[in-house]
Amino acid sequence: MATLGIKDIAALAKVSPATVSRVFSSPDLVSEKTLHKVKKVVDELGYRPNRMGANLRTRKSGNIVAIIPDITKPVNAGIIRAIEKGAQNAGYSILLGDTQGVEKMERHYADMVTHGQADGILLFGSRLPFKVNCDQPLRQQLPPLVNGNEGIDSDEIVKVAVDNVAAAKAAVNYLVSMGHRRIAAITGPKNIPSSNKRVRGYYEALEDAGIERDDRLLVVGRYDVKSGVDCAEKLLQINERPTAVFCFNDDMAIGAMQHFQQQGLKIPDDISVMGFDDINYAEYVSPSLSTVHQPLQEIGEACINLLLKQLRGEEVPAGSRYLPYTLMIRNSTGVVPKQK
Amino acid sequence: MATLGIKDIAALAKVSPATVSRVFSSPDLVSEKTLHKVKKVVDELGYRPNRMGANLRTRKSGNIVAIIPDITKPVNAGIIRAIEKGAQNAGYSILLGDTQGVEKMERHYADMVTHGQADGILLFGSRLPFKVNCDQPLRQQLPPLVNGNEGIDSDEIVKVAVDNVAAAKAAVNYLVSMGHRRIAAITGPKNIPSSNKRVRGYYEALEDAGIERDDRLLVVGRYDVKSGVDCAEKLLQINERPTAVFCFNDDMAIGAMQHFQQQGLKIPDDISVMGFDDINYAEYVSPSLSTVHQPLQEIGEACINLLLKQLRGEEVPAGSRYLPYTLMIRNSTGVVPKQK
DNA sequence: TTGTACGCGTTATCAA
DNA sequence: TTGATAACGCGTACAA
Repeated sequence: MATLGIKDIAALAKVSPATVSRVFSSPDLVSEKTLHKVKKVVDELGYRPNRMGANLRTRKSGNIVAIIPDITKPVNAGIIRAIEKGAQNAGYSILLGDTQGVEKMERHYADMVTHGQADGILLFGSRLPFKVNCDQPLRQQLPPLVNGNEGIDSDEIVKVAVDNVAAAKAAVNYLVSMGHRRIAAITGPKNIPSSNKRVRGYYEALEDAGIERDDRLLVVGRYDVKSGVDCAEKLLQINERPTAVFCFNDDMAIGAMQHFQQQGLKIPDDISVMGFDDINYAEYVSPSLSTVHQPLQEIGEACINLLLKQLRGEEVPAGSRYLPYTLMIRNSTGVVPKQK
Repeated sequence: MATLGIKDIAALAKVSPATVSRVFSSPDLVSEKTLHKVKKVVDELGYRPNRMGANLRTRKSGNIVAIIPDITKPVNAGIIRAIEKGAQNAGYSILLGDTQGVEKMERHYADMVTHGQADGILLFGSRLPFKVNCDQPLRQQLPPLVNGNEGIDSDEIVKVAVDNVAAAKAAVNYLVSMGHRRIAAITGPKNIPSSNKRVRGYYEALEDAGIERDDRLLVVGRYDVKSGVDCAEKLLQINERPTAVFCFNDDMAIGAMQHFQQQGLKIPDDISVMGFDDINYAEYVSPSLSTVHQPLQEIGEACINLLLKQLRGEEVPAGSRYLPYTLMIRNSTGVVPKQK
């Protein structure tokens, strides 16, 4: 079928191409009569307007590219889902940019904006995939962009996340309230701002409780289950073993729990484990995992709404928007074991 | 910056727009000298070709839309990831279509092809989001399309999946080999072909073992953790309680395990639980979950490759491509408990 | 309310 | 190897 275009319809309906266009984009401007006339022809031939023509003309692609380090992480998947819904409601589609942490791919997807394939960027990575000119204010060099989960360390960017400092502090405060004083942390990779903020919260809580830092109790993980196992192993080698471990995400907490249990420790009787994220499965591991809940849907919605605002040309001030976290206390945490 | 186009570059480099175009799309046809000359201007001005113009002209969007019921399911996320990688290598981008099972959204995303926003469809839903004309062969009415995970029940479609009948049969055979004869199944929703095939495998295995069917042992779930809990509850109400439960996905298996344990049953001493999918967390629940491994990456790769073939215009015969499953035997299954 | 005419940025065709 | 020119399918001033 030789693709039929707006002017074929126009000819058959005996109107001008402009009128056919109006039937689709602003039907209010067309009289009832011609509206029906055109629609009839459209239905008969099964004509569908070609968006590329329109996009070229309007200089909008109708796409938003979501740059995500790893779509298989439940946290990211949950956020993406909300984002897509919001995008669709506004007539936008989501181009998926799972970068697997590779900078080259981040660049590739970011370039879609400069190539006109996308109108804005939702960025969940931890670096800015642009060449930035330091002489100019950053904001002016960027396309419409929102950074989720505080990946980027800059004040000139629109960001959405939970308050990672406060959330981590609350988690550790809770452990302190259960009597723990040897509290370890399994962190994310070193250069990730969100992880660094959680470290800060961890330290602040310790300080508030008058607990001295012990560097051996802070071990660096990679946010996956396996590294939770590895880090747990390291922690057990310390002479004065921790009585509680705060993991910076649930995956590592699950790995840590498994290792502790394999070593014969009872959770939470011998050691408490706390996670971060509250993924679906946190409730269903044994024992069920105490963790910090992140409102994924709300985060996603906030991200897409802030981006849509920018795409509409509204001013959106830079800086972080904080959404409320919730401490989920389940069965992997308890009071500090009695001293032997 | 008033967007600069190919002819601005052409003017500044003192060549024709056509030559500039060739520099990007077929540099071989351009002499070294003019190549450098053009590239220099391009670099100086930071010109990036606008894909929409090209797309309009070539009548290709360079996009593939992936229609997925639920991106937050680890199985889907794993497949998507592989798909995107393959797409990117071939110069395509993935438009994400998380439909949340809503037919209207499936249609919306399917329409992107007719609107020229996408060139092909990867479909993981369980129905065809098109109006089909029964008078004509189905295949001719469809755009380039691959159906993953045997969602659709038609021979005229290109499909990729594990052999669900054989996989389910193997799982049940294994349970039989451990001495179980009261083997329950927690299935997926009734109208999903992949679930129905697993039911068939379940029945075939029972038959081969000379075990009579007991309809009370087949309960219908919804593929989420909660429904695993619900179904497990139902199974415990049966007088002659099953000694093994084969769940059609890991989420339901995790829910079922939790319920059994809360009821004081030991797994696998009192009851064996088997899952399907082998999601990341299967290994880390307690006890670790025996399950049927699906090769997500391979499935994703096969899907995208078969679609790319179609997009290149090659003939791709309809029908299912089966990829190998693997029985993962962990600690949630064991020998049948002794009769009291 | 409708039609005319042009342009969005690129590629394809042909001729030079 | 390069250039001139005509599409691709649509939106939108502007005029009618």
